[in-house]
Amino acid sequence: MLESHQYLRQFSIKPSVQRSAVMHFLLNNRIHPTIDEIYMALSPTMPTLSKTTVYNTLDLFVEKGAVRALAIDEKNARYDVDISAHGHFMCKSCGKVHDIFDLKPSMFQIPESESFRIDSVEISYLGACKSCKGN
Amino acid sequence: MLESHQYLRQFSIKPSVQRSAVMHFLLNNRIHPTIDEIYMALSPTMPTLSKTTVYNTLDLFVEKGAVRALAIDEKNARYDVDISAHGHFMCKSCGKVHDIFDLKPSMFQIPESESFRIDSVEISYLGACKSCKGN
DNA sequence: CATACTTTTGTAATGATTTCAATAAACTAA
DNA sequence: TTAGTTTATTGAAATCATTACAAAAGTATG
Repeated sequence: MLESHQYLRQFSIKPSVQRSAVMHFLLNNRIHPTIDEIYMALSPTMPTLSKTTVYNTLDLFVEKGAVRALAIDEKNARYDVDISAHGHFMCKSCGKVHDIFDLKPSMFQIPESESFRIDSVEISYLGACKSCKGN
Repeated sequence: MLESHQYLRQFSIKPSVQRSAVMHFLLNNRIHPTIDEIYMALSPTMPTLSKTTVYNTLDLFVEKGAVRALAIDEKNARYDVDISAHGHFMCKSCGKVHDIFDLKPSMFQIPESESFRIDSVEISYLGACKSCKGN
């Protein structure tokens, strides 16, 4: 919890109780959680926590660059505290999202374009994970 | 319209009036439209068309491999008739989605993985387009 | 302490997508 | 062609993630 506090400051985010709790969860659960998963995980120990706060908090984290929002899952937004260059895999069967780290750094280069100013890249893979392959 | 008819058959999709109309729109409007854009474009000339049919139709097209569903836009699903290997750019300001064709073919290779069976890749870029750069 | 400012909360609204049952259309076999 | 069967379309209602908003609580400042 202390670390989350410090961590937030690095991104010039004022560390409220709620924000620290959310960041603590993100740092210790690298599962690319949805808003609902974060809310469900925290609400038992923070009964007054509002889901709107979780939305606000994640929006702020993304705005400040502390967290990356992933579009890989069309159903829900997912969030990743790991802001280093890496890809993601989502199992179409169970919906779990995993990191794909062994990609060439060149894949994350921003292509030259006269038509666009490109700010970020997202590399996503879809398929079936080990436990769902049978399906 | 005739071509759409033929085109659907190539993917073993029975070409109903509605399906041909949707495919015709997709083939002639390479704008990665949302369900609503497709519905709005067709309903003037097909007043009885139901939005549910547009949903059903696109689901079928995707299932049969005639069309690709894009996750780049968190707000709405978007559809692309071009199933060749290419990336996409979305302007965060106006929301328009554009093709990015000049990417190395190697970027679309499926990475080796013992943990997953990877079926598809999606490469997405976010930023601002020419007309929105000012913002 | 008093005031201003920021954050959190809960409720209500929005909007995309899904569900589902009824209708219509297409297909099959006699 | 017709009756029976399957498939596709339709529209209304339900679901569910996200957003809007205003009130309440908390924090900082003088």
